[in-house]
Amino acid sequence: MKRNTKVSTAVIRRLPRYYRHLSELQESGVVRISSGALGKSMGLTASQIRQDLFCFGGFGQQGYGYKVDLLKEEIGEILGISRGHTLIVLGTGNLGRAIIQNFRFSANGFDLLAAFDIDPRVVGTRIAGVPVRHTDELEAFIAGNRVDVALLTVPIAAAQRMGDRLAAAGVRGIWNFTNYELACARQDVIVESVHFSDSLLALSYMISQQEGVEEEL
Amino acid sequence: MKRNTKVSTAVIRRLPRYYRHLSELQESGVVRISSGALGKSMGLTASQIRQDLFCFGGFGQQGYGYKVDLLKEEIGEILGISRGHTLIVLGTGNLGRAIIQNFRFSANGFDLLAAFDIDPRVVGTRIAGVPVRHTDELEAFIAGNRVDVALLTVPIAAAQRMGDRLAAAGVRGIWNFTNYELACARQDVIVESVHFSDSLLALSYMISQQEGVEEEL
DNA sequence: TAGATTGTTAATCGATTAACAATC
DNA sequence: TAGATTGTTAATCGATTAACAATC
Repeated sequence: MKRNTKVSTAVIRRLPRYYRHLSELQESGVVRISSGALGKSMGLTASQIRQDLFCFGGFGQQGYGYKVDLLKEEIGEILGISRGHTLIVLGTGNLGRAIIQNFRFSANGFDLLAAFDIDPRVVGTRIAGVPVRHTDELEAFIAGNRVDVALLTVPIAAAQRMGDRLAAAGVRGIWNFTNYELACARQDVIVESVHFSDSLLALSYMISQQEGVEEEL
Repeated sequence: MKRNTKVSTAVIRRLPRYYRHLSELQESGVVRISSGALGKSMGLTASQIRQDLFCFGGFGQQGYGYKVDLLKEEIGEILGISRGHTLIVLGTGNLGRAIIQNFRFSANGFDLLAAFDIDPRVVGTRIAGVPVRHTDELEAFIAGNRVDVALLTVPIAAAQRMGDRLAAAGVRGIWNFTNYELACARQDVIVESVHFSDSLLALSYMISQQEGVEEEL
Protein backbone atom coordinates (compact mmCIF):
# COMPACT_ATOMS: atom_id res chain seq x y z
CA MET A 1 0.00 0.00 0.00
CA LYS A 2 1.19 3.46 -0.88
CA ARG A 3 2.49 5.65 1.92
CA ASN A 4 -0.52 7.86 2.56
CA THR A 5 1.07 11.24 3.03
CA LYS A 6 -2.04 13.21 3.86
CA VAL A 7 -5.47 12.13 2.74
CA SER A 8 -8.00 14.96 2.55
CA THR A 9 -11.21 14.78 4.55
CA ALA A 10 -13.15 14.89 1.30
CA VAL A 11 -11.59 11.55 0.35
CA ILE A 12 -12.06 10.08 3.84
CA ARG A 13 -15.76 10.95 3.76
CA ARG A 14 -16.14 9.12 0.45
CA LEU A 15 -14.45 5.92 1.62
CA PRO A 16 -17.43 4.64 3.63
CA ARG A 17 -19.66 5.32 0.63
CA TYR A 18 -17.39 3.25 -1.59
CA TYR A 19 -17.50 0.50 0.98
CA ARG A 20 -21.28 0.59 1.12
CA HIS A 21 -21.69 0.59 -2.65
CA LEU A 22 -19.21 -2.21 -3.10
CA SER A 23 -21.06 -4.27 -0.48
CA GLU A 24 -24.29 -3.77 -2.39
CA LEU A 25 -22.62 -4.71 -5.67
CA GLN A 26 -21.16 -7.79 -4.05
CA GLU A 27 -24.57 -8.84 -2.77
CA SER A 28 -25.97 -8.35 -6.27
CA GLY A 29 -23.35 -10.78 -7.52
CA VAL A 30 -21.30 -8.21 -9.44
CA VAL A 31 -17.72 -9.45 -9.66
CA ARG A 32 -15.98 -6.70 -11.57
CA ILE A 33 -16.56 -2.97 -12.01
CA SER A 34 -14.82 -0.12 -13.81
CA SER A 35 -14.26 3.31 -12.33
CA GLY A 36 -16.68 4.63 -14.96
CA ALA A 37 -19.50 2.30 -13.96
CA LEU A 38 -18.96 2.77 -10.23
CA GLY A 39 -18.83 6.52 -10.71
CA LYS A 40 -22.07 6.55 -12.64
CA SER A 41 -23.91 4.65 -9.91
CA MET A 42 -22.49 6.88 -7.18
CA GLY A 43 -22.69 10.22 -8.93
CA LEU A 44 -18.93 10.72 -9.14
CA THR A 45 -16.58 11.00 -12.10
CA ALA A 46 -14.36 8.07 -13.07
CA SER A 47 -11.38 10.37 -12.61
CA GLN A 48 -12.32 11.15 -9.05
CA ILE A 49 -12.64 7.51 -8.11
CA ARG A 50 -9.28 6.63 -9.61
CA GLN A 51 -7.72 9.67 -7.95
CA ASP A 52 -9.24 8.70 -4.58
CA LEU A 53 -7.97 5.14 -4.78
CA PHE A 54 -4.61 6.43 -5.94
CA CYS A 55 -4.17 7.94 -2.47
CA PHE A 56 -3.76 4.41 -1.13
CA GLY A 57 -2.18 2.71 -4.11
CA GLY A 58 -3.76 1.00 -7.07
CA PHE A 59 -6.23 -1.78 -6.47
CA GLY A 60 -7.33 -2.26 -10.06
CA GLN A 61 -6.06 -3.93 -13.18
CA GLN A 62 -5.48 -1.95 -16.33
CA GLY A 63 -7.81 -2.96 -19.09
CA TYR A 64 -10.04 -4.81 -16.65
CA GLY A 65 -11.21 -2.59 -13.83
CA TYR A 66 -11.61 -3.49 -10.16
CA LYS A 67 -12.55 -6.79 -8.58
CA VAL A 68 -15.48 -5.91 -6.34
CA ASP A 69 -14.63 -8.22 -3.45
CA LEU A 70 -10.97 -7.30 -3.46
CA LEU A 71 -11.61 -3.56 -3.56
CA LYS A 72 -14.21 -3.83 -0.82
CA GLU A 73 -11.73 -5.76 1.28
CA GLU A 74 -8.99 -3.18 0.74
CA ILE A 75 -11.21 -0.24 1.57
CA GLY A 76 -12.49 -2.06 4.65
CA GLU A 77 -8.87 -2.51 5.68
CA ILE A 78 -8.15 1.19 5.15
CA LEU A 79 -11.20 2.11 7.24
CA GLY A 80 -9.93 -0.11 10.03
CA ILE A 81 -12.87 -2.52 10.02
CA SER A 82 -10.72 -5.49 10.90
CA ARG A 83 -8.82 -3.80 13.71
CA GLY A 84 -11.17 -5.06 16.40
CA HIS A 85 -12.23 -1.64 17.64
CA THR A 86 -14.33 -1.44 20.76
CA LEU A 87 -17.07 0.94 21.81
CA ILE A 88 -19.23 1.93 24.77
CA VAL A 89 -22.47 3.90 24.85
CA LEU A 90 -23.00 6.82 27.23
CA GLY A 91 -26.68 7.45 27.88
CA THR A 92 -29.52 4.97 27.38
CA GLY A 93 -32.37 7.33 26.65
CA ASN A 94 -34.63 6.77 23.65
CA LEU A 95 -31.89 7.41 21.13
CA GLY A 96 -29.10 5.50 22.88
CA ARG A 97 -31.39 2.55 23.36
CA ALA A 98 -32.53 2.62 19.73
CA ILE A 99 -28.97 2.70 18.43
CA ILE A 100 -27.94 -0.17 20.70
CA GLN A 101 -30.87 -2.21 19.44
CA ASN A 102 -30.63 -1.27 15.76
CA PHE A 103 -27.14 -0.41 14.71
CA ARG A 104 -25.00 -3.16 13.21
CA PHE A 105 -21.85 -2.45 15.18
CA SER A 106 -20.12 -5.67 14.23
CA ALA A 107 -20.71 -5.05 10.52
CA ASN A 108 -18.70 -1.87 10.98
CA GLY A 109 -15.94 -3.62 12.86
CA PHE A 110 -16.92 -2.49 16.35
CA ASP A 111 -17.52 -4.56 19.45
CA LEU A 112 -20.05 -2.92 21.78
CA LEU A 113 -18.79 -3.65 25.29
CA ALA A 114 -21.20 -1.86 27.62
CA ALA A 115 -23.61 1.01 28.10
CA PHE A 116 -23.61 3.55 30.93
CA ASP A 117 -26.39 5.52 32.58
CA ILE A 118 -27.26 7.09 35.93
CA ASP A 119 -30.90 6.01 36.04
CA PRO A 120 -31.22 3.28 38.74
CA ARG A 121 -34.08 1.72 36.80
CA VAL A 122 -31.80 0.74 33.89
CA VAL A 123 -28.45 0.27 35.65
CA GLY A 124 -27.88 -3.46 36.05
CA THR A 125 -30.22 -4.43 33.22
CA ARG A 126 -29.29 -5.39 29.67
CA ILE A 127 -30.33 -3.77 26.40
CA ALA A 128 -30.15 -6.16 23.46
CA GLY A 129 -27.69 -8.20 25.51
CA VAL A 130 -25.49 -5.23 26.36
CA PRO A 131 -25.01 -4.68 30.12
CA VAL A 132 -25.88 -1.24 31.48
CA ARG A 133 -23.51 0.02 34.17
CA HIS A 134 -23.62 3.07 36.38
CA THR A 135 -21.75 6.08 34.99
CA ASP A 136 -19.76 6.19 38.24
CA GLU A 137 -17.97 3.07 37.03
CA LEU A 138 -16.93 4.70 33.76
CA GLU A 139 -13.29 5.45 34.58
CA ALA A 140 -12.71 2.08 36.22
CA PHE A 141 -14.21 0.32 33.21
CA ILE A 142 -12.06 2.20 30.71
CA ALA A 143 -8.99 1.55 32.85
CA GLY A 144 -9.73 -2.16 32.79
CA ASN A 145 -10.80 -2.51 29.16
CA ARG A 146 -9.47 -1.07 25.95
CA VAL A 147 -12.20 1.33 24.83
CA ASP A 148 -11.59 2.97 21.47
CA VAL A 149 -14.79 4.95 20.99
CA ALA A 150 -17.56 6.27 23.21
CA LEU A 151 -20.94 7.02 21.73
CA LEU A 152 -22.36 10.07 23.48
CA THR A 153 -26.15 10.44 23.82
CA VAL A 154 -26.43 12.15 27.18
CA PRO A 155 -28.57 15.27 27.74
CA ILE A 156 -26.98 18.34 26.18
CA ALA A 157 -26.30 19.91 29.59
CA ALA A 158 -24.05 16.97 30.53
CA ALA A 159 -22.35 16.66 27.13
CA GLN A 160 -19.20 18.74 27.65
CA ARG A 161 -18.49 17.41 31.12
CA MET A 162 -18.92 13.83 29.95
CA GLY A 163 -16.73 14.51 26.93
CA ASP A 164 -14.00 15.77 29.24
CA ARG A 165 -14.31 12.70 31.46
CA LEU A 166 -14.08 10.37 28.46
CA ALA A 167 -11.05 12.16 27.07
CA ALA A 168 -9.33 12.12 30.46
CA ALA A 169 -10.13 8.44 30.91
CA GLY A 170 -8.40 7.69 27.63
CA VAL A 171 -10.88 6.96 24.86
CA ARG A 172 -9.52 7.73 21.41
CA GLY A 173 -12.71 8.85 19.71
CA ILE A 174 -16.06 10.30 20.71
CA TRP A 175 -19.06 9.66 18.49
CA ASN A 176 -21.18 12.62 19.47
CA PHE A 177 -24.96 12.47 19.01
CA THR A 178 -25.75 15.40 21.28
CA ASN A 179 -26.74 18.61 19.57
CA TYR A 180 -23.69 20.26 21.05
CA GLU A 181 -20.37 21.11 19.43
CA LEU A 182 -18.01 19.30 21.76
CA ALA A 183 -14.79 21.20 22.30
CA CYS A 184 -11.91 18.80 21.72
CA ALA A 185 -10.61 18.56 25.25
CA ARG A 186 -7.43 16.89 24.07
CA GLN A 187 -5.83 17.14 20.70
CA ASP A 188 -5.54 13.38 20.32
CA VAL A 189 -9.21 12.63 21.00
CA ILE A 190 -11.17 12.71 17.78
CA VAL A 191 -14.75 13.97 17.91
CA GLU A 192 -17.10 12.84 15.16
CA SER A 193 -20.53 14.40 15.43
CA VAL A 194 -23.89 13.40 14.05
CA HIS A 195 -25.99 16.53 14.23
CA PHE A 196 -29.54 15.64 13.18
CA SER A 197 -30.47 19.27 13.43
CA ASP A 198 -27.77 20.42 11.00
CA SER A 199 -28.90 17.82 8.52
CA LEU A 200 -32.58 18.78 8.69
CA LEU A 201 -31.79 22.49 8.46
CA ALA A 202 -29.68 21.92 5.35
CA LEU A 203 -32.66 20.10 3.84
CA SER A 204 -34.91 22.92 5.00
CA TYR A 205 -32.68 25.39 3.16
CA MET A 206 -32.77 23.37 -0.02
CA ILE A 207 -36.54 23.00 -0.16
CA SER A 208 -36.93 26.66 0.77
CA GLN A 209 -34.84 27.55 -2.29
CA GLN A 210 -37.30 25.68 -4.50
CA GLU A 211 -40.13 27.65 -2.91
CA GLY A 212 -38.27 30.84 -3.70
CA VAL A 213 -38.05 29.88 -7.36
CA GLU A 214 -41.72 28.91 -7.51
CA GLU A 215 -42.73 32.24 -6.01
CA GLU A 216 -40.98 34.01 -8.85
CA LEU A 217 -42.98 32.25 -11.55
CA MET B 1 -30.96 40.46 0.87
CA LYS B 2 -28.49 39.86 -1.92
CA ARG B 3 -29.65 37.79 -4.86
CA ASN B 4 -28.07 34.44 -4.02
CA THR B 5 -26.76 33.35 -7.39
CA LYS B 6 -25.43 29.96 -6.41
CA VAL B 7 -24.43 29.14 -2.87
CA SER B 8 -21.99 26.25 -2.58
CA THR B 9 -22.88 23.22 -0.50
CA ALA B 10 -19.87 23.95 1.70
CA VAL B 11 -21.53 27.21 2.73
CA ILE B 12 -24.97 25.61 3.11
CA ARG B 13 -23.51 22.98 5.46
CA ARG B 14 -22.02 25.70 7.63
CA LEU B 15 -25.23 27.69 7.97
CA PRO B 16 -26.83 25.35 10.55
CA ARG B 17 -23.60 25.47 12.55
CA TYR B 18 -23.69 29.25 12.58
CA TYR B 19 -27.28 29.09 13.70
CA ARG B 20 -26.44 26.68 16.52
CA HIS B 21 -23.47 28.71 17.72
CA LEU B 22 -25.40 31.96 17.61
CA SER B 23 -28.20 30.35 19.62
CA GLU B 24 -25.68 29.30 22.25
CA LEU B 25 -24.15 32.78 22.32
CA GLN B 26 -27.60 34.30 22.65
CA GLU B 27 -28.39 32.04 25.60
CA SER B 28 -25.09 33.06 27.20
CA GLY B 29 -26.21 36.66 26.97
CA VAL B 30 -23.69 37.69 24.32
CA VAL B 31 -25.13 40.62 22.38
CA ARG B 32 -22.42 41.38 19.85
CA ILE B 33 -19.69 39.33 18.16
CA SER B 34 -17.01 39.96 15.56
CA SER B 35 -16.20 37.58 12.73
CA GLY B 36 -12.83 37.00 14.41
CA ALA B 37 -14.34 35.94 17.74
CA LEU B 38 -17.02 33.78 16.14
CA GLY B 39 -14.43 32.17 13.91
CA LYS B 40 -12.19 31.37 16.82
CA SER B 41 -14.97 29.61 18.72
CA MET B 42 -16.05 27.65 15.62
CA GLY B 43 -12.63 26.83 14.22
CA LEU B 44 -13.08 28.95 11.10
CA THR B 45 -11.22 32.01 9.85
CA ALA B 46 -12.75 35.46 10.13
CA SER B 47 -12.42 35.76 6.37
CA GLN B 48 -14.44 32.64 5.77
CA ILE B 49 -17.27 33.80 7.97
CA ARG B 50 -17.45 37.19 6.28
CA GLN B 51 -17.24 35.52 2.88
CA ASP B 52 -20.03 33.09 3.81
CA LEU B 53 -22.33 35.84 5.03
CA PHE B 54 -21.46 37.88 1.98
CA CYS B 55 -23.30 35.27 -0.10
CA PHE B 56 -26.53 36.56 1.37
CA GLY B 57 -25.64 40.20 1.90
CA GLY B 58 -24.09 41.94 4.84
CA PHE B 59 -25.64 41.57 8.24
CA GLY B 60 -22.93 43.32 10.21
CA GLN B 61 -21.86 46.83 10.99
CA GLN B 62 -18.41 48.03 10.12
CA GLY B 63 -16.32 48.79 13.19
CA TYR B 64 -18.83 46.99 15.41
CA GLY B 65 -19.35 43.41 14.29
CA TYR B 66 -22.59 41.44 14.24
CA LYS B 67 -25.57 41.66 16.56
CA VAL B 68 -26.04 38.09 17.73
CA ASP B 69 -29.83 38.08 17.79
CA LEU B 70 -30.13 39.80 14.43
CA LEU B 71 -27.65 37.50 12.71
CA LYS B 72 -29.30 34.43 14.20
CA GLU B 73 -32.65 35.69 12.98
CA GLU B 74 -31.33 36.29 9.47
CA ILE B 75 -29.66 32.90 9.19
CA GLY B 76 -32.80 31.24 10.52
CA GLU B 77 -34.71 33.04 7.80
CA ILE B 78 -32.25 31.83 5.15
CA LEU B 79 -32.57 28.25 6.43
CA GLY B 80 -36.35 28.52 6.14
CA ILE B 81 -37.10 28.02 9.83
CA SER B 82 -40.06 30.36 9.77
CA ARG B 83 -41.63 28.91 6.63
CA GLY B 84 -43.88 26.53 8.56
CA HIS B 85 -42.52 23.36 7.02
CA THR B 86 -44.29 20.10 7.77
CA LEU B 87 -43.00 16.56 8.18
CA ILE B 88 -44.15 12.98 8.53
CA VAL B 89 -42.27 9.93 9.81
CA LEU B 90 -42.20 6.66 7.90
CA GLY B 91 -41.46 3.72 10.17
CA THR B 92 -41.90 3.63 13.95
CA GLY B 93 -39.23 1.11 14.90
CA ASN B 94 -36.75 1.85 17.65
CA LEU B 95 -35.09 4.67 15.77
CA GLY B 96 -38.24 6.30 14.38
CA ARG B 97 -39.83 6.21 17.80
CA ALA B 98 -36.74 7.65 19.47
CA ILE B 99 -36.55 10.52 17.01
CA ILE B 100 -40.25 11.30 17.41
CA GLN B 101 -39.82 11.36 21.17
CA ASN B 102 -36.52 13.22 21.29
CA PHE B 103 -36.01 15.51 18.36
CA ARG B 104 -37.03 19.14 18.73
CA PHE B 105 -38.85 19.48 15.43
CA SER B 106 -40.49 22.78 16.27
CA ALA B 107 -37.13 24.32 17.23
CA ASN B 108 -36.04 23.60 13.67
CA GLY B 109 -39.19 25.05 12.16
CA PHE B 110 -40.94 21.76 11.42
CA ASP B 111 -44.43 20.64 12.38
CA LEU B 112 -44.60 16.85 12.79
CA LEU B 113 -48.01 15.88 11.42
CA ALA B 114 -48.13 12.09 11.63
CA ALA B 115 -46.21 8.81 11.65
CA PHE B 116 -46.84 5.78 9.45
CA ASP B 117 -46.26 2.09 10.00
CA ILE B 118 -47.67 -1.27 8.93
CA ASP B 119 -47.53 -2.94 12.34
CA PRO B 120 -51.16 -3.33 13.56
CA ARG B 121 -49.93 -3.04 17.16
CA VAL B 122 -48.87 0.57 16.70
CA VAL B 123 -51.29 1.78 14.00
CA GLY B 124 -53.96 3.84 15.70
CA THR B 125 -51.83 4.66 18.75
CA ARG B 126 -49.92 7.86 19.45
CA ILE B 127 -46.21 8.34 20.06
CA ALA B 128 -45.44 11.47 22.04
CA GLY B 129 -48.81 12.78 20.92
CA VAL B 130 -48.21 12.04 17.24
CA PRO B 131 -50.85 9.79 15.65
CA VAL B 132 -49.60 6.63 13.94
CA ARG B 133 -51.45 5.78 10.73
CA HIS B 134 -51.27 2.78 8.45
CA THR B 135 -48.85 3.14 5.54
CA ASP B 136 -51.75 2.32 3.19
CA GLU B 137 -53.12 5.77 3.99
CA LEU B 138 -49.89 7.51 2.99
CA GLU B 139 -50.92 8.79 -0.44
CA ALA B 140 -54.34 9.94 0.76
CA PHE B 141 -52.75 11.77 3.68
CA ILE B 142 -50.24 13.57 1.49
CA ALA B 143 -52.98 14.47 -0.98
CA GLY B 144 -54.98 16.02 1.85
CA ASN B 145 -52.17 17.73 3.75
CA ARG B 146 -49.17 19.70 2.63
CA VAL B 147 -46.23 17.48 3.52
CA ASP B 148 -42.82 19.00 2.86
CA VAL B 149 -40.51 16.33 4.23
CA ALA B 150 -40.74 12.63 5.02
CA LEU B 151 -38.36 11.09 7.52
CA LEU B 152 -37.53 7.58 6.34
CA THR B 153 -36.68 4.91 8.94
CA VAL B 154 -38.14 1.82 7.33
CA PRO B 155 -36.19 -1.44 6.96
CA ILE B 156 -33.54 -1.17 4.28
CA ALA B 157 -35.34 -3.63 2.00
CA ALA B 158 -38.35 -1.30 1.83
CA ALA B 159 -36.35 1.92 1.52
CA GLN B 160 -36.23 2.43 -2.25
CA ARG B 161 -39.86 1.45 -2.83
CA MET B 162 -41.02 3.78 -0.06
CA GLY B 163 -38.82 6.56 -1.43
CA ASP B 164 -40.46 6.15 -4.82
CA ARG B 165 -43.93 6.26 -3.26
CA LEU B 166 -43.10 9.40 -1.32
CA ALA B 167 -41.68 11.11 -4.39
CA ALA B 168 -44.69 10.13 -6.48
CA ALA B 169 -47.06 11.31 -3.76
CA GLY B 170 -45.44 14.73 -3.86
CA VAL B 171 -43.18 15.30 -0.88
CA ARG B 172 -40.39 17.77 -1.56
CA GLY B 173 -37.66 16.29 0.58
CA ILE B 174 -36.78 12.91 2.05
CA TRP B 175 -34.75 12.79 5.26
CA ASN B 176 -33.20 9.38 4.86
CA PHE B 177 -32.07 7.46 7.96
CA THR B 178 -31.86 4.07 6.25
CA ASN B 179 -28.39 2.82 5.48
CA TYR B 180 -29.24 2.89 1.81
CA GLU B 181 -28.27 5.42 -0.84
CA LEU B 182 -31.69 6.39 -2.10
CA ALA B 183 -31.71 6.98 -5.84
CA CYS B 184 -33.39 10.34 -6.45
CA ALA B 185 -36.56 9.11 -8.14
CA ARG B 186 -37.40 12.61 -9.28
CA GLN B 187 -35.05 15.48 -9.87
CA ASP B 188 -37.10 17.85 -7.74
CA VAL B 189 -37.21 15.64 -4.66
CA ILE B 190 -34.23 16.35 -2.43
CA VAL B 191 -32.74 13.46 -0.49
CA GLU B 192 -30.76 14.30 2.64
CA SER B 193 -29.22 11.26 4.26
CA VAL B 194 -27.97 10.60 7.76
CA HIS B 195 -25.74 7.56 7.43
CA PHE B 196 -24.64 6.53 10.93
CA SER B 197 -22.42 3.92 9.40
CA ASP B 198 -20.50 6.39 7.22
CA SER B 199 -19.92 8.58 10.23
CA LEU B 200 -18.60 5.75 12.42
CA LEU B 201 -16.38 4.41 9.64
CA ALA B 202 -14.84 7.84 9.11
CA LEU B 203 -14.09 7.92 12.83
CA SER B 204 -12.74 4.38 12.58
CA TYR B 205 -10.39 5.53 9.83
CA MET B 206 -9.15 8.44 11.88
CA ILE B 207 -8.37 6.45 15.01
CA SER B 208 -6.78 3.73 12.87
CA GLN B 209 -4.41 6.36 11.48
CA GLN B 210 -3.27 7.19 15.01
CA GLU B 211 -2.64 3.51 15.62
CA GLY B 212 -0.55 3.39 12.48
CA VAL B 213 1.63 6.24 13.72
CA GLU B 214 2.02 4.66 17.16
CA GLU B 215 3.12 1.38 15.60
CA GLU B 216 5.94 3.21 13.85
CA LEU B 217 7.39 4.60 17.06
C1' DT C 1 -2.94 -8.01 -31.43
C1' DA C 2 -6.62 -4.59 -30.47
C1' DG C 3 -9.53 -2.71 -26.98
C1' DA C 4 -10.29 -1.37 -22.55
C1' DT C 5 -9.19 0.67 -18.45
C1' DT C 6 -6.06 1.77 -15.01
C1' DG C 7 -2.24 4.67 -12.67
C1' DT C 8 -0.46 9.01 -12.67
C1' DT C 9 0.72 13.67 -14.09
C1' DA C 10 -1.00 18.16 -15.69
C1' DA C 11 -4.79 21.55 -16.18
C1' DT C 12 -8.84 23.50 -14.44
C1' DC C 13 -12.00 24.87 -11.33
C1' DG C 14 -13.80 26.28 -6.96
C1' DA C 15 -13.21 27.31 -2.15
C1' DT C 16 -10.50 29.49 1.29
C1' DT C 17 -7.52 33.07 2.71
C1' DA C 18 -5.49 37.58 2.40
C1' DA C 19 -5.79 42.36 1.75
C1' DC C 20 -7.65 46.75 2.10
C1' DA C 21 -10.83 50.56 1.22
C1' DA C 22 -15.21 51.85 3.25
C1' DT C 23 -17.44 53.21 7.30
C1' DC C 24 -19.41 52.74 11.82
C1' DT D 1 -11.01 61.84 15.48
C1' DA D 2 -8.83 57.22 16.02
C1' DG D 3 -9.73 52.40 16.26
C1' DA D 4 -12.16 48.55 14.96
C1' DT D 5 -14.32 45.73 11.91
C1' DT D 6 -17.01 44.93 8.01
C1' DG D 7 -17.94 44.30 2.79
C1' DT D 8 -15.74 43.08 -1.17
C1' DT D 9 -12.11 42.21 -4.51
C1' DA D 10 -7.74 39.75 -5.45
C1' DA D 11 -4.44 35.97 -4.49
C1' DT D 12 -3.66 31.44 -2.99
C1' DC D 13 -4.50 26.95 -2.15
C1' DG D 14 -6.54 22.50 -2.66
C1' DA D 15 -9.74 19.45 -4.87
C1' DT D 16 -11.69 17.86 -9.08
C1' DT D 17 -11.31 16.92 -13.85
C1' DA D 18 -8.84 15.94 -18.04
C1' DA D 19 -5.40 13.65 -20.51
C1' DC D 20 -2.59 10.02 -21.82
C1' DA D 21 1.11 6.60 -21.45
C1' DA D 22 1.34 2.06 -19.37
C1' DT D 23 -0.42 -2.42 -19.44
C1' DC D 24 -3.68 -6.07 -18.73
